[in-house]
This record gives sequence, structure tokens and C-alpha cells, in this order.
Amino acid sequence: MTRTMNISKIIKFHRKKSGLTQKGLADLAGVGKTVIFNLEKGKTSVQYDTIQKVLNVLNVKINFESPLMNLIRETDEKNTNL
Amino acid sequence: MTRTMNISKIIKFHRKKSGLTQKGLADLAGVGKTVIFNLEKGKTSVQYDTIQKVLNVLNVKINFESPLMNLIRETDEKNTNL
DNA sequence: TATTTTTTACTGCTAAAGCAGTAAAATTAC
DNA sequence: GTAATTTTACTGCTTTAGCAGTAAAAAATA
Repeated sequence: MTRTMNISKIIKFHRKKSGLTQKGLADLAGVGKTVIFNLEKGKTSVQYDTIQKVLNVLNVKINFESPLMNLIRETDEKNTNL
Repeated sequence: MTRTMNISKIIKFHRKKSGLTQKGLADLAGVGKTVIFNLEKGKTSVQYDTIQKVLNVLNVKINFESPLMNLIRETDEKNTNL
């Protein structure tokens, strides 16, 4: 299921559901406990790859949505790089 | 439409479709040109809010997907904060 | 209740993100 | 073809993310 929602709430909810403490999640994700604390506090000046590490542990996928999105492969077939 | 894809390609594609240069997009997003260059180059150690600024200009939404996602509002109704 | 665990909140430190400027390479336009 | 634009790539600089450590506040547990 796909929904638009702030990261803060998503992380906290999934962490709780996983029965993890902030420190526990941080260790599993390979980040400092401060990152989890800050994210759940609502801080968004967190590096994208750091957030990815956390969401990976929690089994949360990041998707991008736009009207043009489905045109990428079809019109730009040569861009197999990147 | 929703798809899982790397930010790099998404940004470059949408920027081109918008007829913007890297500098042009950077200015509209209020970030440095280096950010656009790095993002399109594939760098992921970019701050989340910085990416948001860029994607906002390009009309790209970030969604989060997980099996638990639809349970958030229902089971955690009091969390209207955050 | 008291005790343990967890969360919040601060610290000083190191590494690096983000910036503007410049210049060369590549692309596009004429 | 040349000229203009755009992209790539590098600078030095300032700000800050992320880290571990500590401690107090809050929450959970016995």
C-alpha cells in the first residue's frame, strides 16, 4: 500500500511495531542513535542514504510519484546507465 | 503513477522535460548547482530536505510503502502531532 | 510504590554537505 | 565549420550532519 506521510511518524510506527528501541534500530541500521531520535523528532536535514538505511531495516520502500514517471523507460530507453 | 526508481534518473528526466538547466533547477529549488549535479551523478549522501526542494520544483512526490503503512492512522489515532 | 529501561537532550569532535567561483570538456545552436 | 550554452570537475570555505559519551526526564516493568 502506498501513502504520503511524514517520515517521522512512519519510522516511529514501524520501529514500535518491530519491538525495537531507538538504539536497537540505530544499531541494526548502522547509524547513530541520534539519527533515529532526530528523525522521529521531525528533523528532515538528514542525509538521504542515512534514511534509506533506517527504512531498509523497517521494510519501508521509498517511491516517487509524478505524471511523467511512466514515460521514463519508454522515451529514454538508452539511459540504462545512472 | 508510482514506481520505484533511483533519484538520479528521475531528477534528470524531469528536469529535461521541464526544459531546465542544472543551474536553472538549482535556482528554482533554492539550492546550489552542485546539488543537482551530484544528485544526477548518483550521489545519495544528500540531505533529505534538499532533495525535497528539488523534487517539489519538478512536481515529484515521495511516497513510502510497506505492508504496515495502512495501519498507522487506525491504530495510532492519537498521533496527530508529528 | 521502587527499579529498570527508554527516550530526550545536551556535549565536543570529525567528516563531509553545500555553497560560490572558476575552468575545461561536452553539448547544442547558429 | 564556429560560437554559445551546458555540463562536468575542481577549488577553498563555512556550516552542519553524524558520532559516542553522558545525564536527566519520561515511560515501562516488577
